[in-house]
Amino acid sequence: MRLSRYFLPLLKETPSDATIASHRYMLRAGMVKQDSAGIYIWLPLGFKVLKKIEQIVREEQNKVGAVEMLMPTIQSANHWKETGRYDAYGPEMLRITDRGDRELLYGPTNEDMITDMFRTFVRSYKDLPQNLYHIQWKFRDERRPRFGVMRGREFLMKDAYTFDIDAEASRLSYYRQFVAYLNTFGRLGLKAVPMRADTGPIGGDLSHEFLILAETGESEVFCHKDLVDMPAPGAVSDDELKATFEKRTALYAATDEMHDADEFAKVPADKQLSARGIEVGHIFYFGDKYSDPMKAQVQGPDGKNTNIHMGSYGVGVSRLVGGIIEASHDDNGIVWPKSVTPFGAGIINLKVGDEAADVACADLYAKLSAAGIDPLYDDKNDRGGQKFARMDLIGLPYQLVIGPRGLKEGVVEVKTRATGEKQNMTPEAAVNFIISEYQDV
RNA sequence: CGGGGCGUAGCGCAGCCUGGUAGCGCACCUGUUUUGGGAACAGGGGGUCGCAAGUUCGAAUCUUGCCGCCCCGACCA
Repeated sequence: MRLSRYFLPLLKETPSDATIASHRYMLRAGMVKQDSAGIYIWLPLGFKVLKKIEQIVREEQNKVGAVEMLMPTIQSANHWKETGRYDAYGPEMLRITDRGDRELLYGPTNEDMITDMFRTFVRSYKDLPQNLYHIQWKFRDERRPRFGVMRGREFLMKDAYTFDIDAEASRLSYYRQFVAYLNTFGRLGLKAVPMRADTGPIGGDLSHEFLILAETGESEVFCHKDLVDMPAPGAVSDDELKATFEKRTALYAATDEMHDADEFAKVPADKQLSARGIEVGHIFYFGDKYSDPMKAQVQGPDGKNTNIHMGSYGVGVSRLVGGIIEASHDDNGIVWPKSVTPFGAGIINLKVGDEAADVACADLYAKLSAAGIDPLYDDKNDRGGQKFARMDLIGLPYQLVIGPRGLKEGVVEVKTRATGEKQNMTPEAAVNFIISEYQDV
């Protein structure tokens, strides 16, 4: 993409209502524009990142056998009345009335709808297990939206639902999603720690929140330090699921509402970590909480009807855009992980109009594009300083700096955004360098 | 929902107390000189001062009501 043709409304000054880094940078880098409290327009740059995150979430869901579908944003109140949640959910649910005075709502989640759908099609234990998911916009009328897209009212969420014959089978489904979440966050360049979460009236140990550590997190967290740097497990066979889960949950990790100071004290002092975290995922086994009131049952091998055991698994896709920036930025702007960067590399032409510079840039642009790097070419007729500041702000992992001065020596400058390291190399070497850097992404 | 604050040009703000021609910086447009880490000068465009009543000869400024937004807290399957 040529910058001169892109829609990238950057702000030099920080809007006064942005108080945390991710919100400031998302506004300044022209990623989003607030339309009203907690509701955002996704501008082209922000939209690109959102789609990249969505795709990684999707791929990791598919890898564990989850099947994608799409449910509507507007739901009938009927399903919610059947489960009793229409009254229980409270004012966070946006209620709508249509022209025929029918009660509708903008979905804050989809358990009720998918349980209704599932029961109409599935009758036999032979149809289980199933794991369905969708990535869809949700609306929760938060009392106090804040921190930009981190706590919006309208937000994009991946929600998956598992259907099993009994609690034991459900546990395996839960482990699979647990592993998928570790791999998803790993690919996003995040260190997300699973922590025991409140299971409410269901009980048991099967609910975990995944949190990334950040000073601006809304939750207070306590955990064993070794959990933070534990690498993602990668593909895990069914036989190894349980062991993997147990290994990841053996060490102490809890948010403040589940915190047990006495247990935490047993963690060696030099391994105790108390910090703040951003919740980016939450997985939950809830048995027959919905299948029982909705009579979502299957017939077992013994001929008896039995309630389906369910779980749900959420990832805040739009929140992750902010979360990743919270975890990866510096004083000059965003530092994108390679997996989600809106463009693979930036090309800075220091002297637009200079034939050698124009030709060299056009050539680099063509070669990087052909290699699938998707470069952003700053071909605007601005001064160097402005271009450098701009490219640092939007945070592409690599910058290629091309000017007449370097070209006389036959070199271009390659800057790595994360480290600030600059190296001169020939244009050919620069292209090869960038391509090799993206080899494993 | 409790407490606090703010709405004046796209963004950041001053002016309001003490009513009388709506300002500054950045951004934007034109020109000249510049051009390797957010250039300088000159000229220019852009605002029913959140909305509505009221007081007044006269309201951005005073009064009342409403709307919107932000911050702290509580809340957040």
